[in-house]
Amino acid sequence: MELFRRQGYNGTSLSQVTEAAGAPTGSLYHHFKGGKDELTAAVLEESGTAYGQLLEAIWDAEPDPVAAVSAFFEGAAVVLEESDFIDPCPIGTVAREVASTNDALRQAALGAFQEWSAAVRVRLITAGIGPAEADELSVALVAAIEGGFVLGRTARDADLLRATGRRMATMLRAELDGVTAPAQPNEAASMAHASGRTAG
Amino acid sequence: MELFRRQGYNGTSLSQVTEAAGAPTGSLYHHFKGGKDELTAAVLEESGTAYGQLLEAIWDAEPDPVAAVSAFFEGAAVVLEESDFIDPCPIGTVAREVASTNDALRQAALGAFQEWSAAVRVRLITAGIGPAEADELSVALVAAIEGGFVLGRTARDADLLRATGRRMATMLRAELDGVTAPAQPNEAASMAHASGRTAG
DNA sequence: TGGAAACTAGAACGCTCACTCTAGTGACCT
DNA sequence: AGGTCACTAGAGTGAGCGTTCTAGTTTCCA
Repeated sequence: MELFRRQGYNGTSLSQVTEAAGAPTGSLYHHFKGGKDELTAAVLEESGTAYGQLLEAIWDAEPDPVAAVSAFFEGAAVVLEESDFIDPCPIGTVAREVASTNDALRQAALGAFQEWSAAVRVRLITAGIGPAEADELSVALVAAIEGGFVLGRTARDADLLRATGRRMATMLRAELDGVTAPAQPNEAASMAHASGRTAG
Repeated sequence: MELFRRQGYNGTSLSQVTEAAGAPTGSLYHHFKGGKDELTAAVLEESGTAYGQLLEAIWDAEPDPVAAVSAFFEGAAVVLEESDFIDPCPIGTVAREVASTNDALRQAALGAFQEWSAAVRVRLITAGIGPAEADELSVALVAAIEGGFVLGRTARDADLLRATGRRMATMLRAELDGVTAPAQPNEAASMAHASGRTAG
């Protein structure tokens, strides 16, 4: 997983993997009959569930969505710094590399993203945010995390991730305070925001 | 550039490039003496300035930041759909692939991100947003764009990019309405929204 | 018109890749 | 004790990689 975080899918060779693992080629192909693709799928699944569990753990510890999001971004920033700016997440990297050429891996990555946004969505709804807003917010939060990873890693500066997280937290607080207008400006309703929205 | 958008850095071979260009290997190495790395740096620079110009053009056409951001995300979503979900931006992909192993390319990617966020920052300040808020917002917007690319491409669904864009536009509108709390809690300004916040 | 430089052209090179194959070893049943 | 099978072990294979090299062609200016 660490090699994929450093170098992505195409940049990581199986010889690097076997060397790092101290295992011969035969063992690798014994446990992963599908070869590199099956190994990569396992990496994506593993890190997908790991982040999913981390997310749940943080949200359990900090039930307030603003605090939870802040804690998540701050934790990611610390990880980024302490790992010498290895990518915190192999999924986004691999997804962008192979989305056009390897549908199985694309869907494995998609599964992780969907798991995360679904988990966030549940928490937001629990906190009193409407389903439509929670849909958008959960997607935007996952996007912001992935984007923050890209910026922080590229700049070797975790503060970019922190800045992004601060903004998302601020946005979330505004939403919880019922302060933001509905997403679609086609209604000039007094308070009722009966927002029709495409589900896509 | 299209090959890098599809396959990233390590996934794109120079034989693919020369074949797509209809040029022999000798020509490639004549024009790019530095080989693959110099070619990649050119790709990053080219697409970096292209997006920078697109951003300025959109913002010229739509001086209102909310409209500009909405237009930018919507345009990106259309590009994503019409290109059969090729990555709209090779920079993020390449950056994640090589940030740990190739410092020259890492810095080339960083230059593009910095150019974009600086341009956004200027526009936000012009629209009346304070410098500190504009710093954070411009970084968060670039992060959201990159993250939206990842999600939209991985899911083959541009609506994820649209949802992210809608949220960022909403956030921006709230900021312009002076509705959100300041980013730094160290000042209790006249309108007195002194909100204590944990930084970590 | 001649000659240097810019550029095209693609074969060839050394290397590493993902993967296969055969042989050997250990643990676990009965 | 013996046999089965999960597993280790690593040499070997063909393909493709980035790069180099030599030869040929075109362009351009004196």
